[in-house]
Amino acid sequence: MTSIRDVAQQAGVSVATVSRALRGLPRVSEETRRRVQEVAASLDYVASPSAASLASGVTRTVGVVVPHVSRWFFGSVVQGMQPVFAEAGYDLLLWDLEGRRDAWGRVFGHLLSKRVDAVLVLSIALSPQEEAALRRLGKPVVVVGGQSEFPGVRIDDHGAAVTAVRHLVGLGHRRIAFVGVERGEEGLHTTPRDRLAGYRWALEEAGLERSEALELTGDYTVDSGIAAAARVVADQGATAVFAASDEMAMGVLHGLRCSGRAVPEQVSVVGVDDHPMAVLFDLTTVAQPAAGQGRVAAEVALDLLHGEDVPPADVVLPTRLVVRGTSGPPPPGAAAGSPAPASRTAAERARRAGAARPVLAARTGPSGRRD
Amino acid sequence: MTSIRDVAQQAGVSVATVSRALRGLPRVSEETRRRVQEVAASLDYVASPSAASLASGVTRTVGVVVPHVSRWFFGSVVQGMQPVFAEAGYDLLLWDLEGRRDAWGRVFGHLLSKRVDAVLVLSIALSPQEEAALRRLGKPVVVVGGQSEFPGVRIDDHGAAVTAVRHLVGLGHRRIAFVGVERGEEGLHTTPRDRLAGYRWALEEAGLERSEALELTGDYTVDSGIAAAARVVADQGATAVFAASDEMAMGVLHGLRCSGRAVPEQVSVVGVDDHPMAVLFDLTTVAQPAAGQGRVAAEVALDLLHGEDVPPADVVLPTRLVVRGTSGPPPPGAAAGSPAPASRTAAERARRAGAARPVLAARTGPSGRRD
DNA sequence: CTGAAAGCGCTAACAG
DNA sequence: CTGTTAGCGCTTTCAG
Repeated sequence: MTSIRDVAQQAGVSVATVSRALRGLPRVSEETRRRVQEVAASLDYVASPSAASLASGVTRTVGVVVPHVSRWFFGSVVQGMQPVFAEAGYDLLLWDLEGRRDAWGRVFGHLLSKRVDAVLVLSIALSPQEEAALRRLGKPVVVVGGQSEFPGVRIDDHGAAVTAVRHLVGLGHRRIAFVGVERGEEGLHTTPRDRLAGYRWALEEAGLERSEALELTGDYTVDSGIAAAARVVADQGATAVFAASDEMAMGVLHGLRCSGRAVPEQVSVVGVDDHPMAVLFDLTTVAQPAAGQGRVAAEVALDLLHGEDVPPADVVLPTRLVVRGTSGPPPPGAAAGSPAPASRTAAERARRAGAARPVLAARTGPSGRRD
Repeated sequence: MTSIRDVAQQAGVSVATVSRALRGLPRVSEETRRRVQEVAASLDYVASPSAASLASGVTRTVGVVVPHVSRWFFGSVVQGMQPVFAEAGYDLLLWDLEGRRDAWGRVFGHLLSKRVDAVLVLSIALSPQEEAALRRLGKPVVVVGGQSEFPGVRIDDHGAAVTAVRHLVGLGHRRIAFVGVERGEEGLHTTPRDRLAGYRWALEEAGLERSEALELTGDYTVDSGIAAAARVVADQGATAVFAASDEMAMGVLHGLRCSGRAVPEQVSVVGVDDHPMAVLFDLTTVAQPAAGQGRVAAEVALDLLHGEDVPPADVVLPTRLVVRGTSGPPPPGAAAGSPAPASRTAAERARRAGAARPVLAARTGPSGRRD
């Protein structure tokens, strides 16, 4: 391994000068710097990160804690952060919790401590103890998709749910199911709670009654959506489903159709995400920027790392309702006795005029628009 | 920061003993070890990775180079590796190339060198120069989903394609399109070439003629599948499509249906992957173990790291044909003049007997079976 | 602008 | 079984 000393000798300067020259520090003459750079390049010299970290106390590495890398949302967030950190010269250490809360222990105990300069936590509900442990690290912490005492980047989950439900209410639905209730007491994630709360809030706003029977379990997977669909089918009155993620929404769609329910003629479905495959299902959804949250989170982390004073407030990125074909007015019978459905928007009228769609999306055109 | 010296003082031993005790090395009395461990725990002591690396030359970190973390396959591979490495005490440094070959430069030049003990490369075609550079690292290298001079883990891409095409040929198709030809000269990935070759081989085996018009561009995204569908529609003769990934296959399905083609009545579609959403499309596909490849690759890397002699051969994991509803016999007219279609297997006959399916999957039951 | 020297915290001989 | 003592390769005062 070629070390800083080799470079120093070749260039005829001291190691201190090499260090300064290569890191772009001042107090090095341009000529010397050039010479050092040339020698370093010709020797394929790269400073040892371990040695540099040891001496400087800085690792130029950030840790990213994620519940499931293989899921679209998390993968996209990581993908969004990557170039920002790469550009700034930071490496990315990844810890996948695989959905198990106890995996945190390992992360904290043996890894987190001195390996990274900052920590990014994705969509994980932090217990007070965990927050305290992170605080104790004395390092920048940024939370993505969750609320905490740390600076964060997220969408308005409550608002996203309200948007979805209002859309359904506006179409005339009165019995709307929610898919995405966490099973256990202590959830690993933060969003389910907020989306459920938003759903309830919107129901109340519309003067609709809430029912336990309509709040269905869902763990954000396709399968849990399929399972939820069975419950929806069993509930004779439900004419619409708001699923807290597109993957669950797709599962719901599948389940409904397997049970012979026509979408949206008999049941409407709305999701959250605008997953790349949502368009294939012609799924109405509340779009959120996944990679965008990663990018912004990385930027916030860099600000923190650069010593800038970032208030511990959240950056809230916008969502938008993308109306596609899985949402429509409820079947005539179902709305009986309900308050007159809000009149459809011109846009919706136009859209629906277009088409007796086949079951699977028929339109490839513009896949949605701002609400 | 509490250091090894603090622990040594508290425990009344030397730093060397602390080091030995904590790392489980021999030559420490059980009593001393216990005492040291207690003190270390009470002090929340964790050895500085930088210092340990500098002194030992070992980082306990592996580098993973991936083309796109946010895509299902790559995310799943990483997810599969994660627990294996975590268990063995290795951290995972992630580099996402974002599909850009030139991003390699950055990885090599400044990061890879002294930061990791081993490198895992996912589905990236290595140029001779890149192979040489990796070889020069003098560290274990494992390649996932590609062939190289290094030990690797993959599926038989050629064989997977043959399986898919044979299935279609067996159903009686004679004009079968392929989706997944790389656009540029030098691809970033290795699989497209092999799957195309397998497609060609199977065509030849069946005595079917090959046509440039049937070999369609595809970059493994949904959109490229949609685009390819348009070409298939334009080609009046094609009755089947083999897409080299499920995501493209889903795009093809969408595109075909948008153009009013019925699947599989008019056109059959087969993919590769068995993506979690394949079942929602009732997509016939050649399943491959994604997380499994990651797991095995991690195990191979650990073997290498432990100094075991791993031959530079590939571990080839099995694939299996999962027959669902997007593949069926060609429409009666199309096969005119063709050799008698191979008789259907009992399994296929049974399956088809079941159902006048709706366009989107109607069955939720067992989603496929071994061929 | 440059060099000398003192660590950073740990591991790895080498003694004892 | 345990302690002493060199480094590992870099950064960072402190002199000059």
